[in-house]
Amino acid sequence: MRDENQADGSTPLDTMVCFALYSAARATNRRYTTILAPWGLTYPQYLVLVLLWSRPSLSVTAVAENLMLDAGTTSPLIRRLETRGFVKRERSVSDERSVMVSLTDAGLALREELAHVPSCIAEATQLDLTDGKTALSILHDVTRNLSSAPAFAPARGEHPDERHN
Amino acid sequence: MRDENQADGSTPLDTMVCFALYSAARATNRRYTTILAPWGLTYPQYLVLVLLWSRPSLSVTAVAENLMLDAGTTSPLIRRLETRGFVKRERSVSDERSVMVSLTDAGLALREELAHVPSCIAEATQLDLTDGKTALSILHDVTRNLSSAPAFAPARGEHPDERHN
DNA sequence: CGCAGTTGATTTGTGCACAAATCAATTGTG
DNA sequence: CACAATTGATTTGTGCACAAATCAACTGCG
Repeated sequence: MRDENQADGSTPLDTMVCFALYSAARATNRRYTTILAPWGLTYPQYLVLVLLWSRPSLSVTAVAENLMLDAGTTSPLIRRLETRGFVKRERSVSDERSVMVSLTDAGLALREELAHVPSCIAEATQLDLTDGKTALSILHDVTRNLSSAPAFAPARGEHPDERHN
Repeated sequence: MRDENQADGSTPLDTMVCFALYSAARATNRRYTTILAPWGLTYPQYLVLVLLWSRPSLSVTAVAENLMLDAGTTSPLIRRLETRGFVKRERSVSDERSVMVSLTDAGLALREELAHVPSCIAEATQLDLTDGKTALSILHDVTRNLSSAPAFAPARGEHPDERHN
């Protein structure tokens, strides 16, 4: 008979860091995709381009690793970029299993055309440099811990009730 | 001919807050869904349950608003929970357009069965209370700013190059 | 009252996201 | 060299996530 919060608009979700993370990520994704709409790009597609602007060519798995995505997600993602004419895919000559991904001229040209995007996002989020660095550090920690930890929590200790995630 | 970072493993993605956000959100989502697998639940489904544990009944749009999800996403999400027998849906008598969602006994019972989940996540993320509060505050700000801002940035100021999002 | 406009829910279409299955190319080991 | 095991990419199946279209129920206004 504790934590009932009927009348006001508050819910248990309001204090859960993971929900805040989930919401914020969807909000940024949405904003990016809106800004990128004139080019018919989505946020994940934009991230592939950002990556390729700094690398002459990468295999599909290398792209997946850098974006921390599953190979099964990356494969069709790159295919859609190829369909739009921004990247090209060609089998590696040294290893016929690998498919190397690289920018087309159109994909390279986007680097200039999309140069305004980061500042658009910065303006929309209103995140100052200090908070940005703090967030970056915490988020990197969280991602690293979640990626390295065992698949299932050993749960050695007990659960002292009321943790807010 | 600037920011080339070939040899080492670093990429422009490493300093982008939005990418860190995107990665961390996917990592938490993945972890939750792994922990919830024995019950056949996903993270979004778990969030609906958390919400309903604090409310006797909510309309589909009310659930969507609380989770900040599109109605078109929420509708099938609730349907799947209904299929699994954790919630029930019934047309409101006062307004035949509304569908009220409420917990079944099985859904209510999950409140006890899943009581360990928050501490599992806390252990996996290794996020201490201070960083948790900091993250919560920053993420709420980001979400609020992205939600309230105009659909397209007016871009009144210029973009002083090298912003890291 | 009657009807235009709104609201609530669902459906449709596209694009992630991930796990598991599949298959070809390559590597290691006897 | 042969062949089992591994690696790289794709496919398949399920479940979000969102915008747009659809449709029924309700509301307001003349």
